[in-house]
Amino acid sequence: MSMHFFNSLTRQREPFVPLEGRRVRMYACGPTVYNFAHIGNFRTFVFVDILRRHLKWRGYELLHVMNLTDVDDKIIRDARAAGLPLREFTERYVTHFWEDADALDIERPEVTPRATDHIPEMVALIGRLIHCGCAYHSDGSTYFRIASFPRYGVLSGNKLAGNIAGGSARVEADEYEKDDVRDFVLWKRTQPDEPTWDSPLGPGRPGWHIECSAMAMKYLGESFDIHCGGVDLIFPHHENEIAQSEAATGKPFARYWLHAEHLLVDGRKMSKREGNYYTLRDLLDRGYRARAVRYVLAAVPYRKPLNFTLEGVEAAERRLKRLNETVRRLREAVPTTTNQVDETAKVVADIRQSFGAAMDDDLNTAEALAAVAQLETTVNIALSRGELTEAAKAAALAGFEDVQAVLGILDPAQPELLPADIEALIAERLAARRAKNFARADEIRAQLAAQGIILEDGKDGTRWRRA
RNA sequence: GGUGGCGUAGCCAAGUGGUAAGGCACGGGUCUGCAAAACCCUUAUUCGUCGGUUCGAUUCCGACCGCCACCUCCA
Repeated sequence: MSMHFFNSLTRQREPFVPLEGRRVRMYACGPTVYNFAHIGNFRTFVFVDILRRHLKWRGYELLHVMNLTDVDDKIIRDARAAGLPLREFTERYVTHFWEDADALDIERPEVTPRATDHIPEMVALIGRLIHCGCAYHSDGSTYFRIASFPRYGVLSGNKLAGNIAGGSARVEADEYEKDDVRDFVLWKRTQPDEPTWDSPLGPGRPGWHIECSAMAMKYLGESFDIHCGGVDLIFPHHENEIAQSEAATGKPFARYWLHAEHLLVDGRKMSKREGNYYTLRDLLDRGYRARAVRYVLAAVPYRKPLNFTLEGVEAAERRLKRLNETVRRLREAVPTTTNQVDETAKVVADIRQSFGAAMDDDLNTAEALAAVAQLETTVNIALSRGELTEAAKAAALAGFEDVQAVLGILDPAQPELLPADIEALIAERLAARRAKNFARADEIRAQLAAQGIILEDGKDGTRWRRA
């Protein structure tokens, strides 16, 4: 069964076929580093991470580039407000971004280039555009001439910018130096108090869109397989990337465009003013675990809006606790040696198949998680009946390894030894239970519960777990 | 004004022209000395409303209602 993705470019679900055999080249628009990333940002980054993990899991060799936008209007504004040089200002948010990404188990892409380290590449690309008549200088800045690119609008369907009723007047007033209001800036003339780079285009700084074209081409070539990001980037950012890239090279830029829908918080667009704005740190400070946040972000397929609520994170915490306990019991299980017909191993194999098929189908994480739930139940039944064979155990563990490789939602195995005094109490309780001294046994259980250690009696003895 | 999307049980949510996955919560049960955990059962005759096409629609078409997004910085 092959992989399929919904391609924003064609608005259709298409079989995924890389340009070069088993090698996949992919570009993802990364963060603009002027503040802590919020969970909406991370919805997209978790989606990209799952895409990345799934491609690798299916055996593709991956070259994944994610840029860091470290120069733009907001960054300049906030760096100035903070009284810091641009690089020093962005450096700290780059660091915070990776801290958050690590907490969410987001894998590091192979290449994570920063815009300001690629000014020469951008200038060179703009030079090509001028050379082919697709760009022009005006008043110290350089603009892309949209009229030179007939395919403009293929991705977004927007043929014209400034078509908002009542909005076009403002656009025109600001942009009188352009030949056409739709044209966008490639290189901005230097401004007082702004970071400036010298270049053959004159002193100035890059416009927003050119960085992604320049860096994608540098690391991935002029044509590559996948370009992804949030839906809001479709227009103008990705539309402009296509225009400037394809105008310069005459070749198709990215073949598959994948866009993650936004998330809402409590059913509304997240905004600081509304008070429904969360960074990852906000959630960690409230005591939620990053993996639960990841689960929430991963559980809704990426093309659907996701309604984020704290209740949802709490439900995810409960869900993951059960799942992790099942995996732990499975790891510790001693398989039965009694020979018998092993139905479980076959059922598990089918479930693993379903999991992969769901993910192959445009990353249908909701359906994949249904398979995970089946796997969990199957394991628990076999375990409680004492019917888990070596083969079934191995298959089930492999199944959870699949889940972990692709979704990254499980806790790592971490065998933990209890302090000797607690072990002694557990032993004492066992003896008390054997002697039917239940009062003492319950007393010990309550005492340990107060310390966050839950005891569970089963037919193979007593297990403990953290509350 | 233009464009796109969504509306499925208390909540999150999958899905399909053929009779509604899964999770969380709730209730009942099995197991247990009692618990816990696990498991089982129950929970939408119904998929925003009204029409149409069809042997049959939640799934296709139309209208309407409600919500969201993009068209401007935004993941």
